[in-house]
Amino acid sequence: MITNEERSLNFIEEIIEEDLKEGKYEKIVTRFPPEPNGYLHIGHASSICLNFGLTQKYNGYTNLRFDDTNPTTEETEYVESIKDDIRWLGFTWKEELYTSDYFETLYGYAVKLIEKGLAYVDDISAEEMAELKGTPTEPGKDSPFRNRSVEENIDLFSRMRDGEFEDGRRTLRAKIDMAHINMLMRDPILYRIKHAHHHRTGNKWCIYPMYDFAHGQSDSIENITHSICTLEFVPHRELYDWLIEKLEIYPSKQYEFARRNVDFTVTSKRKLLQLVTEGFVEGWDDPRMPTISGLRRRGFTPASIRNFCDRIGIAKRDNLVEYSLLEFFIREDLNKSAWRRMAVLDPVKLVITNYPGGQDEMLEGENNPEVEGGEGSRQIPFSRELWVEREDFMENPPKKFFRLGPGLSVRLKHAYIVKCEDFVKDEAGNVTEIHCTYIPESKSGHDTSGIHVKGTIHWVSVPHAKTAEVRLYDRLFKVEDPGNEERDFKEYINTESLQVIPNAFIEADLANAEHGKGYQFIRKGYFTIDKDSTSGMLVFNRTVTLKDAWAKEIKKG
RNA sequence: UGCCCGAUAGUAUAAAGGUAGUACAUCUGAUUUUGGUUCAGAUUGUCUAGGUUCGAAUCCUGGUCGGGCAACCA
Repeated sequence: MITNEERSLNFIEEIIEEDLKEGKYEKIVTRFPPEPNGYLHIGHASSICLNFGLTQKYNGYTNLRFDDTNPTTEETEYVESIKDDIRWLGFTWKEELYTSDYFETLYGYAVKLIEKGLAYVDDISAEEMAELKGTPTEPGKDSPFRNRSVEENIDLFSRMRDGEFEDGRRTLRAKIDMAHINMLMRDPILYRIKHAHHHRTGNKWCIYPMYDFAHGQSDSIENITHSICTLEFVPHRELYDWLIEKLEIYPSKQYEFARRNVDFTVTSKRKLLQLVTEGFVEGWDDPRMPTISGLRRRGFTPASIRNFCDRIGIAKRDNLVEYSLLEFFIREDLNKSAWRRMAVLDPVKLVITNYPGGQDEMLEGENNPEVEGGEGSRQIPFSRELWVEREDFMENPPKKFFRLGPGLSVRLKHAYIVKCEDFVKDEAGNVTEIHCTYIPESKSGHDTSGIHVKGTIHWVSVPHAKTAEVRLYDRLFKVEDPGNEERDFKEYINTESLQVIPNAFIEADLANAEHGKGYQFIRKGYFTIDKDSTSGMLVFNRTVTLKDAWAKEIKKG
């Protein structure tokens, strides 16, 4: 697609090409390792595209591995949504795996470490442990239980597994160095006691491995060649390598990149969960959410998200990508594929005074002007009374206003040229009716009038109009980086991020609209059917507006 | 006052010692029965101070700034 950049590799591709050149691996194996404690978001999409994209490009495969080592936060609901989202994005994993599948193996690894004198059972409390840990500038101190015998450690560890002790009473720790410059190497906890129900292993286990004793080992078990994660795990790499070395298992290698952030939103699972549980949005798939399911419901396509991820690339520096880039890619995709339809969101009545009352006429409108042949066409009913957009009429229009106003002419899309002769206002001063005359010779496709007008507006025939609920979305937050502000991120929520139009008028053919397809409401934006639609009332979500040069013109003054 | 990672247009990302490029955004203009699309063009950048070199975004040294590290979370 981007021919100029075909030769430009990101730093991980460079590493892989080097590895391949040296014959280090025959096949590249990566994994996407979500913890099933939340829904996937746009940041995950970047990681998914990276991991799956790499093995597509370099001939290998990618496993889906659920990192389910903390039973208290993980649920099957999340597992299902994660699988749906990855499939929807268009990727196929080789195997569906769970860290919990390896619990027995991991237990064996722990025993091996104990036997080598590299792990011990500690009895001190969390508070004491924090106390002895030291600080980044001061070394820690050894726990009094650090030098237990191998036999005692084996015995204690097996009794931990057997459920003899209550939560938090004991831990298994690696025996490394309490004065290590890297805090993570100061005898990190390997196992903790948690009498909790696990979403897959049920009540079989009451001890669970920590991330550091699970992730690298799982990578190794699966012969992952390139284990890609985000920057906050850089300091973990030393421990990752240490454990693999001491356990003498397959040496997977960890590489870190900077998580992608998008402006005017948050992508921390904790914060997204708060938005859901505290009712700021309707759910994980609320169209304002940066989740994959939210974007899908909003009307984004898999290709638009993939292209976005490809474009922003990956690197190691902090970043905040502009939302307008995402908008560009969805517009690019939908412009080529979305069928055009007409809908009036904020209606005012237009009466064609010289068009016979009671007469109907069917006009033809192509489905998609971007494609040769228009992908066919649909019939559009036309009559004496039409709904047009309120903003398309001005009583005192400025110079470059190419729409309706006293004496001004416009083309009605797919129909005739009309000239505004008069208008009616109510006591409050609101325009209630626009009176026009039409030029019969100016019919679309058969125009012999010789008249040229600057503007074209959309419309819906009053007697033929159907109604629909239309939901317009704006950014969820009022500031660029809500997660990085002084006050709590929820104080920056945009309370006008959802505008509901209960009774928009849509052209008759839209009654046949299909779920999952994008439609362009001419001059208004791209829309898709929401799952809240019923047989009695269609509900449309606005995915994105069209670019609007006139709105900019007005802004400039 | 420790260790680690990073710093290229407004944003994101390239340039492997040799012309600082691409996309989005912004601005002009052309085309247009969507003020959309398309097309043409323009503006804007190497954190800083030294050093090495014929030549530095790139290598070296010091500084500045940003981020991370002291959960029985991942």
